[in-house]
Formats: sequence, C-alpha cells, structure tokens
Amino acid sequence: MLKDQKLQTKEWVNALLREHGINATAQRVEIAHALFCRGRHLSAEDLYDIVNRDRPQVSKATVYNTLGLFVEKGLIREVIADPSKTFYDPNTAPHHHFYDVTTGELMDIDGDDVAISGLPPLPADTELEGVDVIVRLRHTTAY
Amino acid sequence: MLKDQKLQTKEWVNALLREHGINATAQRVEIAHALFCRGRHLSAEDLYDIVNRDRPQVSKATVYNTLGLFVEKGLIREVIADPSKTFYDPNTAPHHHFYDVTTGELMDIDGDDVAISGLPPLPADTELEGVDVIVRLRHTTAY
DNA sequence: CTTAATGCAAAGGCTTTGCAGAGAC
DNA sequence: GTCTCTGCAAAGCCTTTGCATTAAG
Repeated sequence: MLKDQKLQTKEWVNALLREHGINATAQRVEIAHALFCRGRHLSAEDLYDIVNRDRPQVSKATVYNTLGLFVEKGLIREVIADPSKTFYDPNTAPHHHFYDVTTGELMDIDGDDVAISGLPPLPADTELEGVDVIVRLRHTTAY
Repeated sequence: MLKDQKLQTKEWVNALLREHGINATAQRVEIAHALFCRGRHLSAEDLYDIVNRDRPQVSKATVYNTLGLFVEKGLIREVIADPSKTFYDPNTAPHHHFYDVTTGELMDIDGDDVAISGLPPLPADTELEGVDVIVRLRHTTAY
C-alpha cells in the first residue's frame, strides 16, 4: 500500500477515504495524508503538530474525532504500547511491534513471519478482535 | 505463588516486600495485600477504592507512588492493554493476556503453553525488556 | 536527629464533549 | 433548509509532582 510513493498524493488519499465510506473533507484529507505519507506510527498530538506546522488548519478536536472515525471505519489502527498516549498506525495488515521504552519509538514487525502457537480457545460468547504482540526493548548504551 | 491461600496474610506480604528490598510500611502492606489476595489485574483506582473501602487509610498519591515502586522492584508488573488506564498484575511469571474490550476485563493466558516464532532479531544496541501478547476479544452477545 | 514515607492539593497531559458556527448538498 | 463537519473552550480522567507533615530508625 505504501510501496509506491507516487501514490501518496492528496488525490490518492481522497479515493482511499471514499473507499472506506468516509466523506473526504479538507481536514480529513490533511490528517490521512500526514499519516499515510509518513507510513509511521504517530500520536494524535504528533499529527496535530504536523498538520498545523505551516499554518493552523485543523483543530485538536477534529484531529481526535477524525482519528476515531478512521479507526472505526478500518482505515487505520490503534496501537496501545505506551500508557500515556495512543499511537495510530496506517498499516492495517496483520503485524506486530517493537516498542523502544527508551525513546518511545514504535517499529513494525512484519506479521507474515511471526507465528503464535499454544493460545487457549477463546472464552464462550466472544470473538477475536485481534492479537497484538509488543516486543519491548531498551537501549543498552547511554542515550 | 497464589496457590496456597493460607499464605495470603499480612505477615506473608510483609516478608514478600522485604524480599524485594521494600520497606514494609502499613500502606504498602495494605496495597500489596489487596493485589496479591485477589490475584487479579487491578488499576490504581481499583486499588485505591479497595484499600479505602472501610475507612480512609491510604492516599491516592501513595497508591500511585507505591505501585510505581513495586514495579521498579519487580514485585508486580504493569499491563498496558487499555489506553485509559494501567493495570497492575501480581503475577510476574511470563504469561499473556486476554483483554475483553466489551467489559474491560483482563484474563491471564499461561505463558508456558504459548510460543512465538519468527520474530526478527532485536535492533542494534537494544536488549529485550519483555514480550507482551494481548488477545483482544469482543462479546458476540449483547452485554 | 536524620532519613524515608505519606498526604493533600495543585498541576499536567491526553482525550472527550457540548454546543455554536460554518460548510456541503 | 437540512445534515454534516469543524472549532473553541471547558470538562474529564488518570497520573504525577511539590511540599509540608508525620513516622521510622
């Protein structure tokens, strides 16, 4: 999805939003564009700063509401690795994460190579929502 | 550790704290006792309520500071499953969790049976801090 | 007496909400 | 005109911090 850099245009984001049943307003395109262009894990605050770097164009409330909408529509995914903030991940394919507790940085682990065996059956009346693997690591050298 | 219910006494908690290099003050014993007796995953607020159920005896600041101290000393462990609050787990043995997004409940998955294969090597200059597997599930029936 | 621990209240950071105004159709 | 979206500010929650008080050794 992110392989072809030429596709990371506003028009492409526009289409992407519509594919997910989201009205492509200017603010939503800004936010989605910021997240998909970078292809990295960003917090709501990060995105707020990025989108408003040049001049104010999206309010904080809209950033939060929009990210919530994107998650609900399956366009992006939440990553819960740090208790103090939620990260948003433009990659919705199954994959996992390294979380660097020294820097707070989150890195992808390709899901294709990872297998988890020995999980017990789900409790009654429940369905699987997802499996998150977070490999926490710490710098050995001073940082 | 939790198998012998007779051991979940204040005296036992006292010894446990000292074994971990923690001064066994009255408040710390209260908090540790509440968490280890139940053997479940509780948030700081949960513990504050439990400890102060009958009469006020531990302040909120002390609950937070004490839980931080317990984590630092390796007596308990943090579980990050819900972006809105941190859970504390008296079980420090390797294991994983079911997280019920409908109820917010956290359940143990025994770590002995679970194997994860295919993880890439750690990035340079980092050491493993831990691997958390969180299986998110949702109720299929109305709740 | 000296150090450690506690408690209160205030402050902080992230996120959500209420509601009025602006925009889209 | 109606429905949707946005923005501001206020409020909410969980958590941390500063500092004076109290307890411990």
